[in-house]
Amino acid sequence: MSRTDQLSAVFAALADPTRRAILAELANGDATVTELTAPLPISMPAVSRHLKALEEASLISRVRSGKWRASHLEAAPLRDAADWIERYRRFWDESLDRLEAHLADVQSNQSTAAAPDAATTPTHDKEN
Amino acid sequence: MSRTDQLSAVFAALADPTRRAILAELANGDATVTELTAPLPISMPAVSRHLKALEEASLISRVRSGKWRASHLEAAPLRDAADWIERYRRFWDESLDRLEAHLADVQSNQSTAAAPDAATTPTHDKEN
DNA sequence: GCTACGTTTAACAAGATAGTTAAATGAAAA
DNA sequence: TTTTCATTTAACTATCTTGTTAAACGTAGC
Repeated sequence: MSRTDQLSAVFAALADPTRRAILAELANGDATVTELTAPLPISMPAVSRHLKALEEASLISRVRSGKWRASHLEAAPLRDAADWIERYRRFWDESLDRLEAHLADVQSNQSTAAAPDAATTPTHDKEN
Repeated sequence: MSRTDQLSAVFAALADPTRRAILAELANGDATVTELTAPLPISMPAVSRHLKALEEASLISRVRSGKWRASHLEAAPLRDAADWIERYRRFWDESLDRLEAHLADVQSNQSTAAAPDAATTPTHDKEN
């Protein structure tokens, strides 16, 4: 299939943890390749190419200012990605409802169970 | 980098238009590989492998029922993807605010312009 | 046990991706 | 103009992805 569409490019860009880390860093303000490379375990050319990928997905823009070239977060394409995913919200909300209903049922049926609340609060880890 | 984490797997799965089409189809109900292949321009083995990718990202589950094996949408991982993207909402909302402010400014400055509303309503195409 | 049907796996090829080091580019500073 | 510094591109390698066709697998029905 096409695979050259905007949405595919954005999701593909987000599929790499290094690129997500770069976007997270840029959320704190513009930065140069050198600055972005510092905390990462890969070479500067590798980061430079990640930036190229992000730029081609329109997730960043870059502007040269003297010797430096700063990368700037461009979040607009994330809106399209969010919108696409949002159409499935009812499915995960639904599932959650069913899960909660089930757990509530289990809980009411075993009246003497200890600390049932632990199970009713699914963990939800965050990543950079 | 790792690239084997759950979030990366989900975004990578969503980066392919064929797989997004499959998820969209499954939103209408469970389906077999044969059914999913019918509208697609690729072979059944190719679709079968897309399903494998979706299953490994935990975006679908599959159950054999006699001769058939139905795929079922599992939307829960989409919640994590949505949550990740949501943290950037302020950036695109911000941009939108600036755009709207700019357009309002332009509009008020050219009092006799025709149909200015067309420009204040950015188009926002949806995809399958 | 055969046969048929739905599905997956194997084997292959083409192209994309992600990293490396070394060389080239572009702009500032001396 | 030569040097220096920030960054990108080139060349290469290894691995992953996505498609194909042909073969294998699993279950149902005769």
